Amino acid sequence: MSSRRSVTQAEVARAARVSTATVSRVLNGSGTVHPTTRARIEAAIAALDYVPHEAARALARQRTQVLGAIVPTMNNAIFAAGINGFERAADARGYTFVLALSRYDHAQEQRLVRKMIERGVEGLLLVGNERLPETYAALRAAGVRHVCAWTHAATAEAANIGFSNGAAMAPLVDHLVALGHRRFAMLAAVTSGNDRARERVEGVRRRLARHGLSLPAERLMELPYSVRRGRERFRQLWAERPTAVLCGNDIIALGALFEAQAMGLRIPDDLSITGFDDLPLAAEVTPPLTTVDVPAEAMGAAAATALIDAVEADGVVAGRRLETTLVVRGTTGAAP
Amino acid sequence: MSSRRSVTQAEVARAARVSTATVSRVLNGSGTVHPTTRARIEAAIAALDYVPHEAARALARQRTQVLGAIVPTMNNAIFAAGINGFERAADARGYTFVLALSRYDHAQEQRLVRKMIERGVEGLLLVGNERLPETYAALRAAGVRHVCAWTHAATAEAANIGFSNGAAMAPLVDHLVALGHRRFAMLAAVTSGNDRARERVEGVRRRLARHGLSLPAERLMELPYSVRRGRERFRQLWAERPTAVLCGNDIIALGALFEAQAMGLRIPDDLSITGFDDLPLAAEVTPPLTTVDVPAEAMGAAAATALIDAVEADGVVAGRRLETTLVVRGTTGAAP
DNA sequence: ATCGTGACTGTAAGCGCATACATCGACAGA
DNA sequence: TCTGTCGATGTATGCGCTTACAGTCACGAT
Repeated sequence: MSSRRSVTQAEVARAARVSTATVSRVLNGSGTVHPTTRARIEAAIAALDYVPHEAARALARQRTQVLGAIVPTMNNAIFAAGINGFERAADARGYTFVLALSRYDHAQEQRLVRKMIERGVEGLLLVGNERLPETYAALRAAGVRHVCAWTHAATAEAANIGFSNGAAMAPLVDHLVALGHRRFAMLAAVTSGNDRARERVEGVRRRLARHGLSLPAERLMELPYSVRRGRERFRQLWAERPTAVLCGNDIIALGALFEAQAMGLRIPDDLSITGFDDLPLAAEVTPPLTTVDVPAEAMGAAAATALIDAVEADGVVAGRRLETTLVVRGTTGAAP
Repeated sequence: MSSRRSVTQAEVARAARVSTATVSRVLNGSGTVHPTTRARIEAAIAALDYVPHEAARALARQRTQVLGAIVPTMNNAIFAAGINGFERAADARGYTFVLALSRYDHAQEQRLVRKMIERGVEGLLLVGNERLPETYAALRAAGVRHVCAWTHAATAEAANIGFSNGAAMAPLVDHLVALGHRRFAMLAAVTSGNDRARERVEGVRRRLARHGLSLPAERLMELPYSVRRGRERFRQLWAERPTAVLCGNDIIALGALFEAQAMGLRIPDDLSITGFDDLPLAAEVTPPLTTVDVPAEAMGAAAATALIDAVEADGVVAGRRLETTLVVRGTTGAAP
């Protein structure tokens, strides 16, 4: 079962009685080649079942046409959606897509970045702005264009294509305050090593402060991306009797919602709950979840497009701020 | 912002006052090299920030160490989980991972397979057994090892690493029949071009037949992977007054469950509902969903491992049948 | 008839690396 | 002292492709 040696351009050239240069020309549409010759070459290619060798091509052209992405995990619908968009845009422009998962580990991410550089990626998608300085250094040294998505910060080291996680929470807070809520709590995602999660917490705090309110430590909990953990932690949190619980993402929010309902609480009469991400599911639970819509797929596509534009124009990657949208549904109501 | 030409092995060799052959030796751990020389070379590598050029390496070695996967979409938690496992196993063995999405389109898949072959993938993960004959032909012609996952069929063209979608439905049917159900309905995933979905329907039919029961056309509907669509279609389906609704996946099942509850039905007293996949969410809704657990992440990892084993032993890919598990929870009960 | 022009094609030089083979020197054994 | 052996290293070729450059040829203009 050794893979048979594949046919090379030289064999095609021989079969078509031309030089490899001419074969290369028809393959790349470069230069001019006589229609008759072209036809002969195309026939030879088909007859021999010739498949170009990309590694050789990359070596000769000094271009790989490969884009990479390193995200924490696929077990998070929002990253999956972003990857969906990224792959689509990359493929549409003729680029191949290499994916690696950092599993929320900065050291692992650094190793993967290096691997990507060796692989010759021409552009790289990363998540968030927080990472080892060595990682940025390697990227800079290699001259590999990159964009940090899922966030948008003024102080970013690299181009950001995303939204401000902090600012995204403001409309949520305003909405709840307008409904009379004063006693807030938050079930945040794990903030250690995760700037997006941290920014959301800070965003909430800042906005609450504007209204003269605060989020004391006992009403703030951090937990993994899991409905089950959301349920568990909500049960604890409820001891603090908040009237509104802001969750770091929809999955945690669903956990809180389900547990609250299981405990006999009426949502939103007894308690308001909010999510983040606007997963398709959010609109379908009862009551439907108030959340913040994130254009994840468009963000992924925009990242790929920005990278490719920069590569092909030999320019710098253009960052872009995307907007999130407050989606008011049924889990928020007047404070009890 | 043109990426600076990177340091080559030759420059490292010059700096360390050795030939490129020796540099290559320390890089690959091949041959023998004097500790002193090795140290000098390693110092030069560090000083110059040398990064090997994988394309050149691949060309010279005639090996890419790249694994590919083509799945329909990432917007399906079960594929995302499989990819998670695949990437983990590939990375652990030193392979790079190229991902492409077919979007449930056989022609697109064929194109992507070709692209993968050009990229020199040494192993390829595909989903299901149904695809264009040309796709299989291309794979065979190129001698690229591949495995078809998420299914396990006796007649498969290629190695399967997965479970029998048909057989997986049997315990579900038996469970419901034992509970007294006789009037079944099914909300299946779209079967066109999707052998997994089709096998699940056929599996249900076969097993029902064993019990002297059937699934008439008016009690079988096909719909996309969407909670919303699940709700809509369930509403229609309810006109047939089934006592048990088998769903092609958990997402559809959640739609059915939510809509049934919204319609005032008591689950499982008035109606039993089952899913497929056992998403983390399935256990957390109320009542928790009876479903079939699929070892998606392990399946992905097993696929990568099998491919790599075959590549490195220059052997054939070993298929493997994985088991699914009936998970009885709260959405199934005695027939009304 | 001569020349310039443009269309078409071939020649050959790499791209950065791995590796078969050759070389060299030191050292042990005879 | 000579030879065989083995460790350490260099030389040189080629992986399959692109592309600068150099032709070659037909044809219209002079």
